[in-house]
Amino acid sequence: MGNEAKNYKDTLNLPQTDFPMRAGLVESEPARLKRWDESDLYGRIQAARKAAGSPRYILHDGPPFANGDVHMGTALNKILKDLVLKSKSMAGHETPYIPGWDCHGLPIEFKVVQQAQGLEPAEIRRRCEEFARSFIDIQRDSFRRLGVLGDWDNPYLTLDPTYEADIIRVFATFAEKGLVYSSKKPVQWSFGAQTALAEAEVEYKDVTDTAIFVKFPLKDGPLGGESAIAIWTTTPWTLPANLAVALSDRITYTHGEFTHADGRKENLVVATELLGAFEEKTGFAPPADDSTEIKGGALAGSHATHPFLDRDSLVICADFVTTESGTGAVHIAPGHGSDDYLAGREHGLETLSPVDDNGKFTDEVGLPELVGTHVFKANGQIIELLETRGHLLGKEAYTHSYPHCWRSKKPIIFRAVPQFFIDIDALRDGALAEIDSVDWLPHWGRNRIRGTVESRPDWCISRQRTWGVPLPVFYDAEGTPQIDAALARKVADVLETGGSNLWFEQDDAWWAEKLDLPAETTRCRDTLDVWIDSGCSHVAVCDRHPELNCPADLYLEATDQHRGWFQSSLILSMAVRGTAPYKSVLTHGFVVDKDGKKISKSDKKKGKPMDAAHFYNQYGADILRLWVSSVDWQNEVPFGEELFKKTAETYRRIRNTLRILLGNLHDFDPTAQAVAPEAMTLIDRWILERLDALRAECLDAYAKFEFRKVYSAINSFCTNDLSSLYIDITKDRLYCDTPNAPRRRASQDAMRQVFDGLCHLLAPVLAYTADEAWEFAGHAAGDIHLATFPAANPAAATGASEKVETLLAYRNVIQQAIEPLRQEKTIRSNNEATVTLTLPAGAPTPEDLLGDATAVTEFFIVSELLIERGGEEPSATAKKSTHEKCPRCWRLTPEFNDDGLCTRCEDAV
RNA sequence: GGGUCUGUAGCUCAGUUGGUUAGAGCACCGCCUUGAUAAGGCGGGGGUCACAGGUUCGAAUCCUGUCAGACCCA
Repeated sequence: MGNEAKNYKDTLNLPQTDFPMRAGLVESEPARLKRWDESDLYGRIQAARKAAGSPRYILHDGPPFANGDVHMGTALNKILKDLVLKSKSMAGHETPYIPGWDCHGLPIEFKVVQQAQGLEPAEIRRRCEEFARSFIDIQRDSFRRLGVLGDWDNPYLTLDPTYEADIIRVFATFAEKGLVYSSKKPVQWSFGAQTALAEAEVEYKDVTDTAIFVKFPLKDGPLGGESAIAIWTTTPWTLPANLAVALSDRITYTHGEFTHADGRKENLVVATELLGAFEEKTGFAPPADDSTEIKGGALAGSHATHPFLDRDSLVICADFVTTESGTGAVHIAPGHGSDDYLAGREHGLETLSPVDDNGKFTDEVGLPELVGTHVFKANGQIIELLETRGHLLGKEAYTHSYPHCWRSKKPIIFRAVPQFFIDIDALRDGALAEIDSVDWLPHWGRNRIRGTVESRPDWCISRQRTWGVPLPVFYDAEGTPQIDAALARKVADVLETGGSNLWFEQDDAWWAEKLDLPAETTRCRDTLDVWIDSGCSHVAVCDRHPELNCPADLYLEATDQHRGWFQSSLILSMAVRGTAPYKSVLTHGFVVDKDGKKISKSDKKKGKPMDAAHFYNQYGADILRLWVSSVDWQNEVPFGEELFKKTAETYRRIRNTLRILLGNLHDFDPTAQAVAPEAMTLIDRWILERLDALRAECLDAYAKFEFRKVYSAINSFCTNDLSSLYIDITKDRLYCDTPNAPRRRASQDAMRQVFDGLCHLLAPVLAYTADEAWEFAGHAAGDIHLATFPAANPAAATGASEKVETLLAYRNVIQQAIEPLRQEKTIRSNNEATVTLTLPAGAPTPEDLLGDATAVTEFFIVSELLIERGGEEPSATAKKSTHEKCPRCWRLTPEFNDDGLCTRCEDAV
């Protein structure tokens, strides 16, 4: 029997293919990538779409920072962009993709300066450029490896002289419109990095400070000479710059004699609501009976004496004063806080800020012993001074969240320095109107950016750093800044041809001569905020590049860019062109670990890999791409090694499905052996109908960027429709029928269409694997990416699905009947079962539905199916078949020939 | 502390305008299969829909609050 079986096996048409079951993506992907590059696949796709007159779809790339390796978050972003572009391209769009990098800025300069101290600015800049370019190369290799197609040989870099010149020209536009001004204003100053910081460069950490309660004796007004306002502050070092005390008119204050546990008595003003907390922290019990209440407004305009300087402090009212903490009275130092600054400006106070770049007190501090002392070191001295003078009411250790410099990790201070600003108020209303006309995905993105634009203060655009675009402003002999558009444009022209290092290498005299300025003119040494750099990309890239245009169809970045690039681009675009630079904006969440916690650097140290390279070198880029397609990018994107293994499982299923289809098609020639739809069996027409539904679902999902719908629809199609049903059912005819049997050819034709459809629908996601399978089907490498999605196939709608639906309901009943026999090992497979299906009167029989008696046992993969009538619902009983087993096809049938083969196999042999 | 969101099986996700017993894939547990075989098939267990109130004949779905997480801001 063994021999015989072996012989019969040779007479079967078993699947044949060299398409490997095991993918070996780690080796095969780089080889395929090389072939794509050698044939300029990206260029060929663009040329083909251009030749076809396809409409353009512009996804403008947000430039990643040229610093560090590609981690999972960056990979997620880039792959999402590629999924958009590949699916748009296959939907018939011309999709030029010009990737870019953000090259200037503190993080790079910081690393360079750490490595070598005391370098000349021009040298620092050369090293920074080298540093940036090295990471551009590293990142570019990773992005390409991930299968992202684009014009990688001609990316845009914010350090390109032409790009830099355009930044300066955008500045000129702002200057021309009177939107740039210079002012001494408190900024978030990092004494660690010696620069003003942007919001994005600040991070918050919990620290414990000594918070103190200080009395400010009133010298005039209703309580003049008899009481003192108690203030509370966590930054004693700002007291030398105190110019006012703010109360609120909404708050009621108690004044009278407070008594300390140690017998000390003080006449104070404290918010009534906070008396308890005040006593607890300072030991001063509020007055028992002789207290009086007063509104903050009653004291406004009074003067208090400064606790240790010979100066008055004005009492004012301000809305930001609350009773959340402290005493309901806030010490105001206009040079050391933004609320303070605004309040000071409103009341005509000067912006006193007696602190230098290093965070040390200057002469202006008013106390000789503090000059040259670092402000944080001075805290103790000031507290001591207050104590000696009897102005300290109490102190406590206070833990709060305090801003720190993201690079130097040192705490920051608010310090007023001359800076340049962009006037946001002039642009705000226009920007808000534009926000409403842009499509935001998810839709709540609109609210987020509205919030940031509504509340954004004027934009501080100057940085006291070296690695950036020069702020093109000159000072005249009196030190007055010349904010001049024409002058800035001349600077842009000079730097565009000579390189921006000229600004740093040549001296003031050279520049004065070059630009025909008075000899004593000096130039500004600041650089521009890097958010200006990337925010200008719609001018420097979209407007300039022949393949692109502005506004772009889509910007696609992580949610943090509402505050960042989306906003900076919008604001700059409002001044330059009066509209938003994008028609739609898609934001995705951050990559978090599997517990939904953000991934920290310490996780990396604990050995949790985050580099994309770790994964594409272990699993392959297509697994990463499949993972990206499977996640809900609207929210945080959970990530972990286990998740990756699961994705790899799904990949295997899809790959094996493609493989069995290829294997079954080995002897099929679609041009010569195609079968008309009406000549196909029901099950073939059904799978084609399902394929068309899948096509419609995937195309719709791609259009909406709902890639996980594509993922689950294809996975479900492969698993349920193909693997479990169609391929299982048609196995018998494909393997055992004569090669040219009509129903065999019909199934092959259907499988060919399914294979083609799957390859096309998968191509944007499984960029490598779809191409590999397509090549095994006889096409050239890269062809699948030149193709467009299959068109709707109305001929597929034959109504087969409805019939199969009923058949599947019967199948479920039959399966339930067979299962006990299988469990008790009476039979081993469905093929050994004879089933009696009992149907209610009027219900169609399987033969009615399939239109053919032989198709019935084929469909259910059973030996024999008998029909009875009765009952309300279909039911079934099963028993072991009494028929003989055909040694060739292993089916148990009544139709046997003399030589022991079933009639079908007899014909086939 | 404020703004914008999220919270359905161990994991990734579906759940249409509130309406039978809340679904799928993967994982898990049984069984079959050596003619897709480092594959494939059949069956099964598993969820107080974050929690607590409320509206309703009826809530995963609508409202309020609480808790947890993410991003942005302070």
